[in-house]
Amino acid sequence: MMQKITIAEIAKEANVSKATVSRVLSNPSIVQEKTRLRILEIINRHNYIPNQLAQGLAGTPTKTIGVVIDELSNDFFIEIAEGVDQILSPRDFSMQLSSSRWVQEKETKIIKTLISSRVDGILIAPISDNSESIELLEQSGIPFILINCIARNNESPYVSCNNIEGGKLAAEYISRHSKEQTILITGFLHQSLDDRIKGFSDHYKADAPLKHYPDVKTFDEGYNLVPILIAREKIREKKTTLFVTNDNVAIGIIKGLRENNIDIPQQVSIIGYDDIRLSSISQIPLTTISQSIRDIGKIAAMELLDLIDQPDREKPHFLIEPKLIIRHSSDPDD
Amino acid sequence: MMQKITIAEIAKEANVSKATVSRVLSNPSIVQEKTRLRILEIINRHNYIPNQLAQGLAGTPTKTIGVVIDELSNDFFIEIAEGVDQILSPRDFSMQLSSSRWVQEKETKIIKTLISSRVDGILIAPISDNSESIELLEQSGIPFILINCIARNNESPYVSCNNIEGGKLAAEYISRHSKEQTILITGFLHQSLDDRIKGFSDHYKADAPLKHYPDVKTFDEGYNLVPILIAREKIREKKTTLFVTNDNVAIGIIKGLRENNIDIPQQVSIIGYDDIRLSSISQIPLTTISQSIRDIGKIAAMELLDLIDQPDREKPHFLIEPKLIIRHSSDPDD
DNA sequence: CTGTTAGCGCTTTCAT
DNA sequence: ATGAAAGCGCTAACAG
Repeated sequence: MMQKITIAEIAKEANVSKATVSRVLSNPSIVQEKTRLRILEIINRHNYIPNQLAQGLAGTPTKTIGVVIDELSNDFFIEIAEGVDQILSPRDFSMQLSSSRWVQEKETKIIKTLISSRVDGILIAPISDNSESIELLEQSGIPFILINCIARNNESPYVSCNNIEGGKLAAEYISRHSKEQTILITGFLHQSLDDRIKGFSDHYKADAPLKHYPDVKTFDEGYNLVPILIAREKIREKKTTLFVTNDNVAIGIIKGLRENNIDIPQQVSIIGYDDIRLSSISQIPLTTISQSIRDIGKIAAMELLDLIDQPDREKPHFLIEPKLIIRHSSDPDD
Repeated sequence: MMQKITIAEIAKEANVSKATVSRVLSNPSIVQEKTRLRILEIINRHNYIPNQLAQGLAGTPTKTIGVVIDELSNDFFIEIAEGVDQILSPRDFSMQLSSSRWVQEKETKIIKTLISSRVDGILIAPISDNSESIELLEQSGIPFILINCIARNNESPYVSCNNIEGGKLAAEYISRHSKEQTILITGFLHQSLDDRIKGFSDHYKADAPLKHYPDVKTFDEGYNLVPILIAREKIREKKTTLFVTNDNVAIGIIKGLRENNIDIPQQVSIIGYDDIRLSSISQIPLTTISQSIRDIGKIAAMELLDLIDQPDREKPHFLIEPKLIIRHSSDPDD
């Protein structure tokens, strides 16, 4: 539990100035081989680690980028983070991941922490398209990219998905295979959700009546919704199509339906959204709208690094197109 | 994209010294209400965010703790992180999550970054029980707790699980329900794995011959192992029990078995380890050894905060006991 | 209650 | 090739 050793002590022990030690660290080639080796030996012997705070204060880039997601327990975000890390790691940047847990104040606090700890760049999946965080980021001058969201001002760089189109794909598919009733099940209020609903509503052409259950946000809430659906919507009797705008929730619903011995997809068919890893391996593989989640993270990370290198570069604006993936939860022939 | 404003400019604009501004931030009550309000107004108007690097350098705690896990794409670690965040959040600490991706150099680098950025504490699931990282942590003087690992020296604080007992539970259960052959499937080399294998081997009493497939580390590798098991171990003909020391892998294997129309649990039964969230909702709910994952994270976080408050406190040494959870993958009556 | 001053540990001119 | 000194933005005695 020795006390942290500083550059000054290294310097003293080596009979050189702090400046020389610093050079050994940042630009070794300009210091004489003999001194360099001597200093390195001392550094290693003491396990000296430069104080990043001091380095940062003095102007050195931190080589870390902050990533802010909305929840940990949703593979959608985890897979994005993985994509980011895959790009960052080989370029010798580290990723710092934080979760806002869908709480605006927490998001703001994280952003402030990130800004004030001078990370080199920030990737954020904002809770809202006019969140205070975005404003703070704009002001900070730190390169950043929004993920899964387009700012109100439509100005900030983003890597997002065409959610209107995704909603449309679902609507068209459901309209073609319509049952006696259709139920739309949605979760956290978020721009991406608004778009999905819009795309869906505008293109829903089936005769089957359409109902809407909002605010079903998690796996557990999906699971718990099933008894309600049975009681209120008579899904045991009426053949039903469920469009659930979040795979995580959809999989919770599947669990509930199975426990109630409701046949999927004959009695109730389900279409999800996101195509998280879990969707293809759940009890009933899930038909869903895919967003190429890994790509989102990778593209965002690459663009951010570019932005850090060349701050005056044109701001990236990426809209990833969705795909319909048909699996057993909606398709009896699978 | 305004330039970052500093405490000096706030002070000048308010006609006070930097010290007074600093006081408004850290100890508002001791500054006259009138001045305080004036200063606050200026701070808000400029969206001033103090530079954490400077604060840290000057000695203020950072109120953040670093968490290092081995992989992102394994719910075991994500659930631990969630538990940690649940404790930290209300106490106004932030969590910085990083993944070593099972690479020792990356782990070391992350630890160095964390140490040198003066986080208030560190939680780490080390790759190895004598990793360089543990040594660095000991030297750093920063409070830390090992997760899911007990250091070689047996000295460092930890929150871990009794993996020997877990292996034993699996062995006893399998011995009671033995089939024609048993296959042990293991993954990343890790202390917890050694213990599980030891507990298992010491208590395996079945007559069925035992084989071992090591180095099956991920969901995909599990999935890809199935054809090999069919070809080499004749699992289509011989009734087989699989003990897979990692749920993630076990679930990949289940996917493969189903695609090959091999009946679970009649033909092949499977016992996993970890009891991740996914285990109860996979295509075939998985029999597994539970470790109360959430508790690990929560306990570790609470103990770490205590350690930060009272550094001289006795170092925590927690060993969580495992439980056998029987589900359909091994039990035809479920 | 408020200002002055001296660092925190490092990098970076500018000299030598 | 190396050293001296200034400064990054903030906090914390110590005075007043």
